[in-house]
Amino acid sequence: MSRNDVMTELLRGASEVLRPEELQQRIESGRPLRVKAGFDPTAPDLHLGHAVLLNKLKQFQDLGHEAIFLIGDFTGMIGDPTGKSVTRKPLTRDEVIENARTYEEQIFKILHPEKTLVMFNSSWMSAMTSAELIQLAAKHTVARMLERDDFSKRYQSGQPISIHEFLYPLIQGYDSVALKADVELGGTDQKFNLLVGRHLQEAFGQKPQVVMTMPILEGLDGVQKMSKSLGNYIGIADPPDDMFGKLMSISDELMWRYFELLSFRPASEIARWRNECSQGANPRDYKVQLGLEIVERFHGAAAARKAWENFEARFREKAVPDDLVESSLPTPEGGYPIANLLKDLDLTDSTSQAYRLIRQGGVKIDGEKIEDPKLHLTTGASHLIQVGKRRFARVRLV
RNA sequence: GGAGGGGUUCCCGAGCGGUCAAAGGGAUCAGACUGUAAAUCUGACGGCUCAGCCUUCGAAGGUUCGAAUCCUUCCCCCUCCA
Repeated sequence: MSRNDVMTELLRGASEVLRPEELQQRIESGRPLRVKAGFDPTAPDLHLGHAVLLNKLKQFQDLGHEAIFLIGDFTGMIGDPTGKSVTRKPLTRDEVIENARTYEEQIFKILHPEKTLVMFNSSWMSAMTSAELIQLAAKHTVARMLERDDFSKRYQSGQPISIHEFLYPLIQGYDSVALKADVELGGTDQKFNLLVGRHLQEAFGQKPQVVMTMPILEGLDGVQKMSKSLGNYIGIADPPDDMFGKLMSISDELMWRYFELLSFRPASEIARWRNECSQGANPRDYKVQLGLEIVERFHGAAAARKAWENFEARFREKAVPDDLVESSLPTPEGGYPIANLLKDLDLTDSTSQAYRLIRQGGVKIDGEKIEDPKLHLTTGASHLIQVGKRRFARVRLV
């Protein structure tokens, strides 16, 4: 690959690079660069939003650079205020450690294990003295902190900002100093924090890191960013069927965004498909391609094909999943009230919800829609119970 | 330290003595339709032994036949002044 090709590949998909010429210089120096990406251990389930960033990190790895996967276990106890309209509650030490562990299990679905350095920022932050921390804090001003969009919005709208939240960007920036990072990757919403890193590296006599921001992937709702706490995410550890199903559930419009940010297909091919679609081709068929590509990446081709078949069977032919496990429940005297059964099988959250669903015609037993919310099931029989289109259970009453 | 404003159901946000399980929007779920768990439309959206009952409106007390709405104390947040 020529030098120009390398740069083109590295810049592909990035939202912004500060500054490209510095990146080029460092690449041309020929030494392996230290490329840092920090993760807050509040959300132990990595999702496709993280994958956008991890893919870029992997790209650096493939080009022979050193990927530093930084787990912000220390900063995790602060809680990143980025994009939050309210103060986050801090995690306990135990929660942070537990979450960090599950991160490590997941990142190697994307990154090369042997080329990845996993670090914890507690390893230098815990050792920092109060005096050193104050000196660090002295390197930035309140006015500059308030430049950050979410801080200024919160300040103006009367939302609280705690002092410790100001420390978050400082510590994240200091991580770059401690790691002597050449490049730091982050979402576009991280731009401010990443720039603090540049500022601090300079203050500590280092060459400021190159900052590369990646676009934020929207969640399943297509509006808010994909995040665990909003529940609109596709986890990279999700089982194939879930992953495929969730991908099929995104809107036709959002599908193109996913193609753009997640697919490894050539941009020209995606553009052609999009065009075909606007000419009247069925968007569903392209969505299937997206689903197959993504599921295959995390679970392999066979699993992807199987997930597709299951999806077709369940939703096109309205079949019942074939991997249902039958559970047994003891029947109370006088029969099992259907509402309680639904709740006990975790098909509904409460009996009240079960009553509502029955009244709305959303509950089927052995394929028959039931009308009577007070139905009692008698002992001895085995039943297939279905709530809505997606929730199934097979139960034997004993 | 002083003055004022505010804490409502998953989220935002109305209500300001009874007609309030609490408007409206979002999210979610169900039904219809379909090209799919897209889009659109309709409905539901605290719990329970469910046509009835029980528990919610920062917390605890109090006034009242009756309180999310009034009073007291406490906790938390914001703004302005110092």
